[in-house]
Amino acid sequence: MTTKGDAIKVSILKALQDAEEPIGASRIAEKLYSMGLSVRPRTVRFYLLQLDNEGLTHRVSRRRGRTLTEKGKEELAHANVLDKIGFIAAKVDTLGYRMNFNLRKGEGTIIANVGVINKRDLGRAFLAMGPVFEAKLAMSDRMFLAEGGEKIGSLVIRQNMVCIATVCSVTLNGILLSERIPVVSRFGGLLEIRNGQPARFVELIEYGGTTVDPLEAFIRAGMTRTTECALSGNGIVGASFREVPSAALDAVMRIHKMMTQRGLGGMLAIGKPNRPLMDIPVADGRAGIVVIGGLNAMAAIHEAGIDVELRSLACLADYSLFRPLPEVVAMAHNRRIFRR
Amino acid sequence: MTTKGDAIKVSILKALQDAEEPIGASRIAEKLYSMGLSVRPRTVRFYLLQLDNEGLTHRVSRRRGRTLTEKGKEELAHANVLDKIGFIAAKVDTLGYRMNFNLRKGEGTIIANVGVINKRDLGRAFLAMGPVFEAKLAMSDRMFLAEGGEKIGSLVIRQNMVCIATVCSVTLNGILLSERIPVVSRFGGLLEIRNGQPARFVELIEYGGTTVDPLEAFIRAGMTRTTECALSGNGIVGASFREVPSAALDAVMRIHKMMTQRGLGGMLAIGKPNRPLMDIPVADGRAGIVVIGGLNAMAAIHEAGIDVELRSLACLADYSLFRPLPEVVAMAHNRRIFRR
DNA sequence: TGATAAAACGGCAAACATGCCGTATTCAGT
DNA sequence: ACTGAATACGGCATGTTTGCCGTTTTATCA
Repeated sequence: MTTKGDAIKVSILKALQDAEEPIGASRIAEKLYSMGLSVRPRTVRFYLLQLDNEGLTHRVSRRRGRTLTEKGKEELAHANVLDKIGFIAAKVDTLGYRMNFNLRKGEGTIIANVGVINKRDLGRAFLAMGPVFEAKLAMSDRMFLAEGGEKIGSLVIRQNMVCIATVCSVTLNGILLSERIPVVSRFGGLLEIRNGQPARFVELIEYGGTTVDPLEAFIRAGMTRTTECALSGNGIVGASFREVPSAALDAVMRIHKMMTQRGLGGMLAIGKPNRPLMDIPVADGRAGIVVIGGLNAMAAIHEAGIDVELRSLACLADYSLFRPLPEVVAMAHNRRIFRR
Repeated sequence: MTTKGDAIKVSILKALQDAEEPIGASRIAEKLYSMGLSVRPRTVRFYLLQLDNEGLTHRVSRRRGRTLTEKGKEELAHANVLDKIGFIAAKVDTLGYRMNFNLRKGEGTIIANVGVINKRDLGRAFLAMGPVFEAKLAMSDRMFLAEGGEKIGSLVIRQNMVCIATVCSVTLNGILLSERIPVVSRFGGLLEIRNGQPARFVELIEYGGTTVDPLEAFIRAGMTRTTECALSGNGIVGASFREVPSAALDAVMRIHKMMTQRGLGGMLAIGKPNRPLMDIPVADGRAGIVVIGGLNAMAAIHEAGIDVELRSLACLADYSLFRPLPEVVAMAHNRRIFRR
């Protein structure tokens, strides 16, 4: 069966394409894992050797690793269409890699989710979001607003609409990555909260096997109870399950603290090396973490019966644009975007 | 890494547990594949040998295959919790195996999806479903109705509610299985229809990686355009992608014809051996088929703004209960469940 | 500048997965 | 009862994947 090896080769090419600089087998193996393909670095080297011979990859230097050759890029262009359908996992990885936030300084770009609503609903939307932020059910208690006519990412906002942006939970992947901690996103799901504590996942969708953001689907399907959770401490909210290398756990804890100081939260639970977390087992040498959904504030808006057009993983945005809710409310008022 | 082999062993035990009678390595391999684990029959035999030695399985006879021993069942009880979370793929398999429909006679049990709505919405629901059936966007143009107080499967219907049941697309798996054709369900998704022809999948969720029925999620999320599609030939409907052995393609075509005669449709497209279908590649020795969503009639109800509680893969039901829409409407009218 | 550490490579061999094939068992039909 | 077809098993050989480890290259820091 030549098929299996070929699949690995194609994936290696893909991993190399995503990287802008030469990378080695270990890094490639990591990328493959986050694409749902478990292979050891040695195996990657084994196939890289063949790819070199076929002229699809090129060994830049013994230390720096490989790059794609022109021929390799071409080859990839012909490859499997399904791979291009754009499973969410790939998008998550790419954005996490492209963002650029300096945790120590608290500045730089982060990843944003956006929701577009009608201007007239803005007041009610603010009311819905408040409790979610207060209950720390979002990545951050900051957000920002864009008005009709403005442009955010590639999205142009229509007249009479406003766009609300919140911090996406994938931002966490980017922050950890900048500390050289690779994060693998495994599931998006619905997390049951009891007495303010995460209890268990009630539904799961694997990131590797979906083209839609699971949390977005759950929210649109009306399966969340975010507001209820924010007010009473019991409910169902969006959350995701990710894995980090066990060796990096200390660093993760440390970063968690720093993030909290910067107004960024989001890690609901951190597991122990090789131990299941919330009944979900992890790969060898890894530990699980449960991350709150960045869309939860939008979920509350949706639950309030307001028509909201969701777009998760929307774009990169500068963190300085994001302000605490009261400030945003005041600003909206001054600019007469809405009246109380 | 002892982990990998162990995972295979556990899965083999699970496959044996699902089967009520002794089965051999090939059948086990098939079950594993539909659980998302690709292993050859020989490999299964390789591990069965070990399991025999460990006393977890027992070789009934050279011809009949293996069963679980008591010790094996116990072992399984301790195994991995995630495996029990109940990914949809497992449920699909089990139901397909348990149903029992004789295609030649046109009688026996099939798998039903149900939707529960308020009695007062019934008239509007009928209106919404009509075009869907006519445009052949459902598995069958038959359905049945249960009133408040009645019981369907384990679901008791509340007063003032009515329950609408339609034929679930997993019924197809069961029918093919009874002809000894194993079907593997790969993706549930949203299929774009152009000029009455399936054009491409716009979203996909892998069955192996989700605990929710993808189509149910898409419908609840309001991502379908079923009615529009039924009326104009252009729209977005629920559909799923499955695989059958290439060798069985002729039989599949034949069965497709027979099903059509029985008022059962559902196969929108049948691929060629080893060739991608709708841009989705298939495993070696298999061919893809696109199957219409059994929930599409419910989708139309939802799109009409009627509050409907969906439950896919709800239960087994006798096909004789299912009647064409006009007949059901007339009956509902006679029984004064609703008035025009 | 020189030492040290990090990251990558690939040879070699072991472990794992699977193809090929001859043999055993059972069912169904004559 | 006998025969042919179907199905399952496991020995042996081959192909894949991976661990172990010594070597090479280069960034970094004293």
